[in-house]
Amino acid sequence: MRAGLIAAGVELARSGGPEAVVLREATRIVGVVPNAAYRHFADRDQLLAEVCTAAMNELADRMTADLTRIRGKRGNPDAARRRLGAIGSAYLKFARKEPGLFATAFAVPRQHSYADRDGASNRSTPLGLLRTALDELVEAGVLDPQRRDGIEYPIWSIVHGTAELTGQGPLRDAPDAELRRIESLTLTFISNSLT
Amino acid sequence: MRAGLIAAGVELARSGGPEAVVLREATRIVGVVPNAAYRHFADRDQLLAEVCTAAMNELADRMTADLTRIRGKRGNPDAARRRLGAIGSAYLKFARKEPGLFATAFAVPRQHSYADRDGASNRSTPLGLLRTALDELVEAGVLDPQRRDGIEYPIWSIVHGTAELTGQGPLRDAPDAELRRIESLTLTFISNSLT
DNA sequence: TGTACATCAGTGAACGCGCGTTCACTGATGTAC
DNA sequence: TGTACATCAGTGAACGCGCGTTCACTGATGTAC
Repeated sequence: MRAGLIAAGVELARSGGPEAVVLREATRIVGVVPNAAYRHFADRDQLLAEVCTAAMNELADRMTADLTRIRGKRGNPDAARRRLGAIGSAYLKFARKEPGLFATAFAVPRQHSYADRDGASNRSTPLGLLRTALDELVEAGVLDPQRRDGIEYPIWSIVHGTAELTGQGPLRDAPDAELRRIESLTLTFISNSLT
Repeated sequence: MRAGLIAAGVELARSGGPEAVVLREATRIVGVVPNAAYRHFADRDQLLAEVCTAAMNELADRMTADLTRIRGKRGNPDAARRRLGAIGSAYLKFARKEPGLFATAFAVPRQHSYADRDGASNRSTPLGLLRTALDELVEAGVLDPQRRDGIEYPIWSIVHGTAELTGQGPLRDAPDAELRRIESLTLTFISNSLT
């Protein structure tokens, strides 16, 4: 039931973003009376917070899926680069294909924290995956160890910023070819910045 | 009157972001009956669109203000670098100090476009300022002309992404010192990427 | 084995709220003759 | 110079809407004696 409400919320988020996660609508989908939700959630924001966590996990899962398709031993310079590229590509692809979920993943209500995920706490996060990839690049001798510290933030920012600007931001009305070009420029820029 | 409603909307946006731009509340501030707004705007979304444009202009103005404080002849390599840095800094500062307006600047309703700004159409935009700065870097011999084409997008993305991630995104709960460090890492990363 | 009782997920009905928006109107201002 | 009329910004009252949330309830399930 609780899981059902979250699943319903995820579907609402998928098609309409975080504002579409309406408690009454979620109960309608599950086929239950509105106030029944209060047996499982303190209020609407708590439901939304769970949906946000689910959306973020979905992003992490898709990144992981694309990542595992990259062959090559850990520590191999070329494979390491391709893995970093896959991370960025998967992130951008998710933002493009699932704009509602992408927006929702980053719409955790102010009262709640991004940190406190329940049960599946050890699940990998986008940031965790990125860090692993960067560590491998150091190990492979591609990235100077002196530059490693904190470099995950600028890199995450480029990819995230590109997703925002091209998705719902000022570049959203650009033709599709231009959007793809911008995504490609972003990934190239990161790659160039490593050496 | 029309200007008054927009100004009221901007104040609402300043303290509460785009969702706080409520037509009725704006008319209350101006001291007029709710439906009077329909003499000046087709609907709530049109008012919001104007408020968004105003917020974006405010961002551009602050960037320009900080930019003019950088001394040094056009084409001077050091001055050119400092001007690019000022652009990034001003952007991040605006996002930090005026989170409501920053969010609103990027919350133009789907039905409206970022392109169609009215009267003040020739006003400088954040992207325009960035392009000018990058052109100067080429002129000054800092940035390879071959790398110039399209590089404004990755650079804009890094700064924008950092603003989003640290402002309302997953990094928002980090201590202030860490946030400043991340901002600084971002600007350094850009600077390193030029050569 | 059977009865009494606690637990608790879901029900039914209702609340107050503030919103965007529509309608027919008033009354001041400026213009035409 | 004065009267008639068009224009149009703002008024007053009301609408329907869907929301989150609260209340007292029912009825199935499992446990204690």
